[in-house]
Amino acid sequence: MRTIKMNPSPTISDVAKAAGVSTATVSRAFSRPEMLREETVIQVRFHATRLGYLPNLAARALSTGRQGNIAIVVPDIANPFFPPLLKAAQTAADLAGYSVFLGDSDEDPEREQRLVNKLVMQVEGFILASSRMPNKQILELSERQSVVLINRDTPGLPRVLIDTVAGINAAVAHLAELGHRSLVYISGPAASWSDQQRRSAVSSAAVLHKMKLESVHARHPSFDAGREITSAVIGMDVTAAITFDDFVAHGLLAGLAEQGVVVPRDFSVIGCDDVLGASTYPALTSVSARCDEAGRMAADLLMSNLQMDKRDDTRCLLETWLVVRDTTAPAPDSSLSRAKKKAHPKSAIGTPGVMRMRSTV
Amino acid sequence: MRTIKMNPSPTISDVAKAAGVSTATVSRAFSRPEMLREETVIQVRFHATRLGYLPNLAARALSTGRQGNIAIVVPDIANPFFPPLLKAAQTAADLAGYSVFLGDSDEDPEREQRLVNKLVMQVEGFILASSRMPNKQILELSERQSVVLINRDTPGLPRVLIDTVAGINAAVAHLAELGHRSLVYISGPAASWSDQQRRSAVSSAAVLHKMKLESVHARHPSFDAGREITSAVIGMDVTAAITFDDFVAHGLLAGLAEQGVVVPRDFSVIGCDDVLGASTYPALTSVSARCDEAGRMAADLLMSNLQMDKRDDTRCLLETWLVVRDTTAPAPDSSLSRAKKKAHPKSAIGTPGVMRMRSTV
DNA sequence: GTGAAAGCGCTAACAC
DNA sequence: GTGTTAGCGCTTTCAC
Repeated sequence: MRTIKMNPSPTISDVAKAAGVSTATVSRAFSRPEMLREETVIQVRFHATRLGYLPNLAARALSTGRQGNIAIVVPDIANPFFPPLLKAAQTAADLAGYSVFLGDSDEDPEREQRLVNKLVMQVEGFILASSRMPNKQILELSERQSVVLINRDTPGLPRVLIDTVAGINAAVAHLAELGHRSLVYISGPAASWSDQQRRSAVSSAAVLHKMKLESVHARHPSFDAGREITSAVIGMDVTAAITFDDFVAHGLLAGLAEQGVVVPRDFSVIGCDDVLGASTYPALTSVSARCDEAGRMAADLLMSNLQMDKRDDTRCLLETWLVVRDTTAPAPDSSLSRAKKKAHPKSAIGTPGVMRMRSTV
Repeated sequence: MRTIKMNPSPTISDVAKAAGVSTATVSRAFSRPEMLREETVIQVRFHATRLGYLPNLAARALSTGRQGNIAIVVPDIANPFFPPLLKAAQTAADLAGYSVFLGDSDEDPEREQRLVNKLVMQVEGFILASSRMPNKQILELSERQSVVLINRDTPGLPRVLIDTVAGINAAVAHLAELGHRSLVYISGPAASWSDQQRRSAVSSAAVLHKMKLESVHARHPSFDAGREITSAVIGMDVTAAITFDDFVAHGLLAGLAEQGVVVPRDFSVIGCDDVLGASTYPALTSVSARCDEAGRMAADLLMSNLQMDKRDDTRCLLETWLVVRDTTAPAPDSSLSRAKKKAHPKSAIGTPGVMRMRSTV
């Protein structure tokens, strides 16, 4: 272990001295080269790279008020729904010359607020994905900063919403068509707009198809929580479940298998978000959405708001659809009856909003 | 769409005026409250919150040289290996009061360097995970900034390495024990330390067990690339594959299934990283590691280097082990012979470094 | 086309 | 304990 004094980075005036010009010229050589003689620019740049000069963006921000940074805050980086979104947003931001701060609120509104406060003066804007903060605080924030929301429907703010309604409708219709007369919605985080949207979509679709609807809450959008509620589900006298997300579905799948319930023969399961692709077994039928698209759009919205110095309140809806794989089948004769029903007609082909996927295995 | 002038954030001197004190006092009320009368602190804080004052960290950084930020750069956020690592690192950083920049290099060394340059003046240190940059540039960077590496073994720098050797040894031994006499290693990104480590570990283990070793390159650590190399693998007269990561394995599994090769009866597959858990079908046997642990350790190493203003070169090895699930079985009589072999003894229990997992489904 | 100098918001001597 | 003031590195009027 060594204690080393790192050599201090060269500043604009080091370069100025070396190039025999003023600091203003160096500054312009980087931010407004068109104001300078081409020759000068080259000279300055030459010495700059020779010295290893890199502009100090924080200092620049201090005088311009433009930080060149944005922040993205998510409730759980490790939830596979977010990484593609994050990646797309970061790529779009980078393309526009912005760097991005990442915050993980761990599903906790207070942590989220703390993160936001720590970042607010270092960024020009925020992307809040599935924010768990109360509306009031979001609106307060939006008074000082550009804010774009993902999966949160706060009027007055630009937002991109993954519109699960279409997909959920297709899912319930799919179940109805397979002869199911009852289902349970397994809900996710109460503070989640997506959950509220999904819950109500399931509810109206169930009414439409005259199906009995039960409901049970998974304490966390995770595999374990999904497995935990298995017994509750089994005790419920329903033949199908739609879950808040794919993880809960995956956990439920595991729980059902442990209890000897064969999916999809005895029970049908539909997930949401389609993040597990076809990798579960049986391959999960799920409501699919382009979550990377959501990230890209949010970033683009933010960028354009920043660059044009405006504030819009675009409400951007992203389509969803049902991807039918192997966890849905005709309803058993009685719920969870372990009937010897083997038929698996997959008759949904052609139904609007439904896509038949070949499993990858 | 409205064009709104956002009200400028109050500064330290606004607060000073309101509280009837000097700017220095306000500053101290936040950074060194112990220097002030308790009463004064309360007064100042009161007016600060009333005005909605939040310290401008960039400005603070300018005068202290301490940004309170770090950066994490990864080659691909969307690769599930990284999100848990990211999350753990971000959490640890946040706990220590640091905010974190996120960079995705998209596996491109030049993009990585560009990202680093853009961030270098705004952060106190970097975590480079699976960096694709040449050693020279990493060392240059480490001259100006604290750098902690993950999965990159550059002497002189602090680094945390996921030591796949143990896991790979166990994997090859497991195959040998099952009667396999040949295998192929499906390699990943050439610039990846992990790939080099895995390749050479497979190689020496193959020698040890007197197994024939082939090798084929997947152009990208992805499902698609894994599926693409399927024919090459089939043409190879081997009975098992170890892949660079779980995605390639998953793609290979899909490709094999499409070609009518039954896993594990006809062919055994072992992945690396164990990010798919038991969700593939058949459930993937894989070399497992705690990647979140790697993130946490890297962050802690960085934090402690920053706080103690030192530079160590700790080389931190993280254990791996083999998780046996359902894609490995006794070798078929001849390679890819479609023999009717059904036995699946899973006899590896008790072998060191091997863990038998129950599939979740 | 280029330079001098003020100032962005904050901290850290140094006074008192 | 608290105030004054000189910078931190950069941009940007305003001169020249």
